[in-house]
Amino acid sequence: MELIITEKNNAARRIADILSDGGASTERDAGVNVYEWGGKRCVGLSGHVVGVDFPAEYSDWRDVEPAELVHADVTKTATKEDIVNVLQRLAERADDVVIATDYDREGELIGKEAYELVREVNEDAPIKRVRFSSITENEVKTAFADPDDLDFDLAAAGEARQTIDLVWGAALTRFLSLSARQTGGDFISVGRVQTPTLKLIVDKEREIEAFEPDDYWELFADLAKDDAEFEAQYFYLDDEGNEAERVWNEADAEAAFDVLRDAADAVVESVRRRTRTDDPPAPFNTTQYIRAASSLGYAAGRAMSIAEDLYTAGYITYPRTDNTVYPDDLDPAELLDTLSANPHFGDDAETLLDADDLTPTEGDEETTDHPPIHPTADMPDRGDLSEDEWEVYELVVRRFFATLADPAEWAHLRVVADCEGLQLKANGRRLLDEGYHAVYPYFGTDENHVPAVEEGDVLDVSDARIEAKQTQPPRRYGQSRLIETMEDMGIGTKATRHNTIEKLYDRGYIEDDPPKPTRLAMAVVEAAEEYADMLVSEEMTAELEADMAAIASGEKTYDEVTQESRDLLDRIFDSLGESREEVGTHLQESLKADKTLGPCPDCGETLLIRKSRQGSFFVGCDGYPDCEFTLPLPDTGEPVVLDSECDDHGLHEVKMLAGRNTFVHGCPLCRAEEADDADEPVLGPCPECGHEHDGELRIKTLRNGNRLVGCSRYPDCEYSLPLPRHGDIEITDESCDEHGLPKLVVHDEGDDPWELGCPICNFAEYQERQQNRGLEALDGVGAKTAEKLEAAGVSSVGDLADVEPEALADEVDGVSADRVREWQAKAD
DNA sequence: GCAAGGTC
Repeated sequence: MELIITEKNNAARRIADILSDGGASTERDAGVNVYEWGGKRCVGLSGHVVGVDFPAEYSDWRDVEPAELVHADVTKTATKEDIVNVLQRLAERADDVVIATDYDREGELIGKEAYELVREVNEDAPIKRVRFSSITENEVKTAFADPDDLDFDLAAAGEARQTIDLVWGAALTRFLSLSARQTGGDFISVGRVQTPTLKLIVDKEREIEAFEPDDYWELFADLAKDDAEFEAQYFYLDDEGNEAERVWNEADAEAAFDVLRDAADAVVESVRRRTRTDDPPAPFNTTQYIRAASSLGYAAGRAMSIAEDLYTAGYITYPRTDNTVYPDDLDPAELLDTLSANPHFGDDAETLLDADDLTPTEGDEETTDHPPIHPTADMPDRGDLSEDEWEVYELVVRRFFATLADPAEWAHLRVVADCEGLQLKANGRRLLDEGYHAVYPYFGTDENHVPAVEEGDVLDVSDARIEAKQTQPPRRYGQSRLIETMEDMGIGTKATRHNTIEKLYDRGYIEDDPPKPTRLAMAVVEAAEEYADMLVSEEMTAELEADMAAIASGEKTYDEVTQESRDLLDRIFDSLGESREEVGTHLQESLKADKTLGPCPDCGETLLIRKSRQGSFFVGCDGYPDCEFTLPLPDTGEPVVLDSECDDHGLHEVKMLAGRNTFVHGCPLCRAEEADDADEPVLGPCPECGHEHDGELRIKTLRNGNRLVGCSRYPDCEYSLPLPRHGDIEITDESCDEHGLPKLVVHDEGDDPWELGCPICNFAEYQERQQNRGLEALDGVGAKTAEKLEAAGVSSVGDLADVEPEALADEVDGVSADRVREWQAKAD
C-alpha cells in the first residue's frame, strides 16, 4: 500500500481526486478523513501535528530560573494526537510513503515531522517527497511521476526558527512576568514577532505624545469664468523653490487675505491639460485583501475568519497567500463565464467577457504555494451566506473582475492665475473612462470640476477665505496598515500577522481600534529596548532569515545557529540579572496605571477597575479590604480608562469596548449617582438573592437605551430579564400566581397596549419560541444549508444549540465549526 | 501559564 501525506485535509481530498480520476472513496477514522483507491491511501495533516516544548521538569515557573531555559533541551510532542494515531496506523502497513506537503519551508518541516512519525513505526518503507506549486491535474501528476527526496537542510532551517523562537520567547516572557510578580493567569509576553510589532505602535504613540502643533493659515478664492465658478488656492514658492500652500506667519497670511478680498479679477497665467491612466489593482494576496476588507469596516481578524469560512465552503481559494500573480492554469474567461450566471454580478462578468483582451494584472510577488485569492467556480446563493460573508464574497469576486478590466482614464486640468501679484491654483479632475471602476466600486472616483479656461483669460474673483489651521499629530496605525508594515519589515507570515495583532489585544498591550498602546505596553517595550534591543527590532528576523538560508544551503548547521543564538541570549540574561527589581517595579506600576481611575471618595486611596469572580468588571478601591467602596460598570464589553477626567469627581472616564456596540460610559461615580436618582420602579424580591440578601427586582434603563428587569444588587447579583426597547411600561395591580410579580402592560405609540404579563413567564415563553424557530430564521442559513442541516437531524434553532460544532461540521459538507458557533451565538 | 508557525 502506498501512503500519501498532505499538509491539510483539503489538499488530501483534491490530490486523491486527481490521482484516482475521481474514483477515491472516503473513510473516517477518529474524525480524520482517509481517501482510498487502488492500493493507495491519502491522509491530510493539520499543519504541524507535533510541537516543540521544554521537558516537564521546566514547566513550573517558580522552580526554574528563566535563564535556565536558555540551555534546556527542546523536545517534540504530538499536539494533534488523533491525526498522529491515524497516520501511524496507516504507516505501519505502508510499503512506500509519499510526502506531499506545501511547497515552502514550513511545508518541508511539516514533511519532516511526518517522516519521523512514519519512521517510528516503519523502519524500511521508502519515503519520497513530491513538490508542486498548485493542485492541478497536470502539476500533481507530473510531480508524482518523478518523486524527489525530502530536503533535510531546509527542514532544519525551520527547526532552528522553532527553537530560537521558543527559547527567546519563553525565557524572556517568564523573566518579565516573574519580575513583575504576575503570578496569576496574566503574564507579560514577548517574542520575535509580537514585540517588534508592539514597538511600531509604541513608537507612533511616542511621536503623538511628543507632538507640538504649529499654527498655519491657508487662503482660498472663488474664481469664475462666465457663469462657471471654481475654487482656487493661494500658493507661493518657499526658500527651496517648492510650491507651498501653508502660510506660517499670521501677519503675512492676513496681508495676502486683504489683497485677495479686495481684488476684482485674476488673470490666467498657465493652463496644463493631461490624461492620466489609472491602472486596475493587482490580484489579492492576504495583506491586500485585509486592507480592502478593512475599508469596508472589517477588522483584520474578522476579515480572515470570514475568508476562511468562504474557503472551507468552497467559494473562494485559499486565503493565506503572498502570491499576486494568477497561475497559468487559471482560465479567466472560463471563470467569468461561470460567474456570469449570477443574478447579482453576472452582468459585469458578461461585459468583461465581451472585451477582446483578458490579460489579468500582476503584482510583484509570484510564489508557488497558493494562487492569489479569487472566487472559485462554485458559487453560493445569496441566502447561503450571512450579510457579512456576502459582502466579503462580493469583494473577492469584484477584485477578480477588476484584475481583468481596463484601466480608467482621467483628465487633469491645472490652472494657475495671477491675482494682484499673488498666485492661485486649481486642479481639476474628470473621469473620462471609468474602466475597472465600473466593476470595482470600492475606490473613490470623486471629480473636481474646473472649467475650460485659456491663458490670458480674465476671471472674476467673487469671494476670498482664510482658514486658520494647526498641524496634526501623526495618525495611529490601523490594523491593516500595521499588517502592511509588518509585511514590509519581513516579520510574521501571511498566515500569522493578523493573529499577532489579536494577541496584542488579548495580552492587554493595545486597546481600541485603531490600536492604542497601554502603559504596560510602553513599559514592556522600554524594558526590551534597554536590555534586549535585539528582540524589539526587525533585525532579529532578518538575521534569522539569513541563518536559515545558510542552513538550507548547507553553509551552516542547525547546531551552530541555535548555539550562537543561545550565547547571545545568555549575555542578555547576564545584564538583566542585576536589574530584575527595577524592571519589575516599573512593569507593576504600569500595570496599575492602566486600571487607575482616581481617588476613592470614601478613603482617598485609589479606585481601580477590577474583575469579579464571575468575570464581570467593577470599580473597587485599592484600599480593600479596609475600604469596601465599589461602583458598578456596564455588563457589556471590556472597560478602558480614557485620558479625559470628570470635573465633579476627578475620576477618569471609562469606555466600554464591545465591537460595534462600543460606547463611552463616562465617570462611573456620576453614572451611579444618576442611577440612584432614577427612581427605578420596584417589582418585587429578586428570585435569585431576595431571601438571602434582600435584593429586589427593578425596571432599569441602560445607557445604550435598552431596558431590563434587573436586581438592585448588581453587579453582585446578575439576575436579569429582557424588556422591550419601546413603549411606556405600566405596572398593573394584577400579579402572577407562580412568581408573585406584578403583570406588565406596554403602551407603544400608535399601537394598542399589549400585555407582557409577568416578566419571568414572558421570558420563559420567549425562550421556548426561539428554540422552536426553523433554521432559516438565522442570518446566514440559506435554504440550501438548512436542507443539509435537516438531513443531519438538526431542524430547529433549539436543536442547533445542543450540537457539538466540530461534530456537525464534520457531518455536513461546506459547514465549518466556526460557522456553527456563529449561528449558536446568533441563536442565543 | 512561555513563541511562532501551520490549520479548522
